[in-house]
Amino acid sequence: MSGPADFKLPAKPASIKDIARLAKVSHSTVSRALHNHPLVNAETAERIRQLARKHGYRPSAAARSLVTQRSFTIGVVVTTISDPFVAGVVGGIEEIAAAHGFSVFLANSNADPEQEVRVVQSFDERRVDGIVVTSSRVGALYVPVLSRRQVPIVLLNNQHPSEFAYSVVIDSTQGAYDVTAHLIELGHRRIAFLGDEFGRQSDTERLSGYREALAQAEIPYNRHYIVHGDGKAEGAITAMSKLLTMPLRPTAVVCYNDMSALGAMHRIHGAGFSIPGDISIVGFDDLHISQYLNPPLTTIRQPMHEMGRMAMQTLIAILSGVISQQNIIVPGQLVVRASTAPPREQP
Amino acid sequence: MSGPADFKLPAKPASIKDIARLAKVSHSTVSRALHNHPLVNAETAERIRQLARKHGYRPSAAARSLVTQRSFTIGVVVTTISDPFVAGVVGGIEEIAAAHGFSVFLANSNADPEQEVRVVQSFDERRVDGIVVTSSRVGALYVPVLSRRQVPIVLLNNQHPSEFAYSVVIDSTQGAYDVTAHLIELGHRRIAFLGDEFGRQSDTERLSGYREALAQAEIPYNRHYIVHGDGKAEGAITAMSKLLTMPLRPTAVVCYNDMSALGAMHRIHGAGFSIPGDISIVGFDDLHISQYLNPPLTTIRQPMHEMGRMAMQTLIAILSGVISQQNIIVPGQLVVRASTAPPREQP
DNA sequence: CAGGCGATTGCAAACGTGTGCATCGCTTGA
DNA sequence: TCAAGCGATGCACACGTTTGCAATCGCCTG
Repeated sequence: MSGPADFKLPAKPASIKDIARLAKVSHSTVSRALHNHPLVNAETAERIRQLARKHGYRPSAAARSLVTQRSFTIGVVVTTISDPFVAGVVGGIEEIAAAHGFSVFLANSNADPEQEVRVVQSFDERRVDGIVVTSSRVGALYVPVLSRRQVPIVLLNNQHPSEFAYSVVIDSTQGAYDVTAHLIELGHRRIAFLGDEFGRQSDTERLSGYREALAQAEIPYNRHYIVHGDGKAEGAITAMSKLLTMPLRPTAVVCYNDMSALGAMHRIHGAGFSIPGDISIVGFDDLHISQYLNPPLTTIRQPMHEMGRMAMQTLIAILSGVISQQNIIVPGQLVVRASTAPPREQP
Repeated sequence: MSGPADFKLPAKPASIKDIARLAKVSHSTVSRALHNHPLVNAETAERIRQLARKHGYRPSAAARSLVTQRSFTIGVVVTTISDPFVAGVVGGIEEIAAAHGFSVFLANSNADPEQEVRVVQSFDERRVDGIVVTSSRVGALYVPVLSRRQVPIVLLNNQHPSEFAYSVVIDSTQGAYDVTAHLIELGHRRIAFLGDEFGRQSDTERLSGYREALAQAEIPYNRHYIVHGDGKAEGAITAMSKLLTMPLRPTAVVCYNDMSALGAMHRIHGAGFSIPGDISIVGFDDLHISQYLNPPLTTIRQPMHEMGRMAMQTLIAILSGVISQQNIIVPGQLVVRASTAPPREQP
């Protein structure tokens, strides 16, 4: 595994002492000059800075963080970076991190708890200043690993945000309510719900938003219209197949997210039905591709990039000692496109 | 920018000396015990390891790399992680890195040279052991920044791989040739090419593969059938519009990549044409979503994940002193789906 | 019984940086 | 003229780890 191999050593970079020798001062003075410390002579400081630049001096983050006890790094653990939603979030995190001088470690967990523990351990050894976890179902898992150091953790769309102090989550219930209400307004009454894996919190929330909208419109809840996928296209295809074989086919399907909607659409087209002619489809996320699908997908926009930014800003606020808002709930926004239309047959 | 703010200090983690005090030995012995060094008494070693585990001791990577001159980190610079191709590659890199005990820094450049320099500087300060650069057009840019330390760089689908010693690239020419030949075989003769931004090397290569296939079939090259997008859906939409207004419309379009194909398909559907009935479309990449599009997209599969793995394996080989193969050319694979069919009218 | 050897362990230096405190030289005011 | 004061700089230690070398100890061997 962790190859202890005999790696060849690279040329050593210039150190602060090298610059000190060249400038004929002590390394302390060099350190101060490079930090624009007021206690060093202006000319000397400038001379030192020139020398440093000329010799391509780059301070060692490791040495610095050893004494300052700050690494200016954060760790981001994701299930898989290949998920477009996750990628968007990570982009937002990285943007804010970079703007504040932080570097980000990225690690995949593949939703494997064992792997997730390893990841956190490595983050711990790297002495990251904070951690962002996206879409994990991890619960108390992290606490024991990080008990000694009080590494702040910000959860993003996590399964059990209540167990932690800081989180950024989409308002799943409201979003699902809005998108379902939109279908009802169009005249649909046989509306199915194609969820994530059974039992996941965000799935439960979206399902309850869906039910709320139905209740509001006094449409009876039909549990046979509830199927579960896996949050990906693959699972949605199987789940959609079940819905298609029902005697009284739904005229609309609320999908857990856009990837599920993509799978559902694929299955529907494969069966020879049209969207939205025969069946209306809605998603959740508004991935970049969703606007270009055929037909373009009606969905709830989840500001992934912005949510990533918020998570990182929260982390920075915590590190600065500011008591930041603890749990941020981001509203989704209904985006109506061509995948929804009134049902063909009258209800 | 880089807030020098007054960050609060976290609780200090246990150090090797703390464990030494508890075990009543010197910290050297602890160090050796934890490395399974044969020169320490077996019982003592076991006792130390137990203590370390009990107190949640986690060695400081910073302190270690300070003396070993190895950080066991690598830097990955991407244009944007939101590009599904890039995300796939990064997933492969991270997988191999993690398996070998490396942590990966991820940084976006947004294709901005200035930003790219900043990224490399930060990687340099972090003393990364190696760097992977994907899809950048960067040329000699990196060399001056990293001149002192000989940090190995592996390029992945880069614009000017020849300037560097190590690279992993897809065989663009062959891929474009294959996919064009496929269209010709179906009977198409009016085949357009919807490229990336003009002048990019991969664009040039794919264009030449396209031309080669045409020449092979003795189909005259029509420069009006060549349009340029931006490698994304947005640019492809504009470029596709031009093709649609031509008096003698092409019956098939070879797109630079799948995202371009997505945009092109969107535009074609928007104009009321059918795919592949009126126009056949092919892409390049085989993104995960491509199989689920309507219609499913014929394309060249680029093993993104595997290519990421190869890049990381190359890096490890370099670091191990093994003279690895310098330039890996990965073959693409034609995947035929429903977006291509014989042209309606006879040629 | 002395010398020596092998098994363990500790000492101390080094990696590169930040920083409190002492020091040094020079100016200034009495 | 001398002491105080001030600006500028260096000394020395700390951060947590690895590692060559010396030291200690017990025991074997000649």
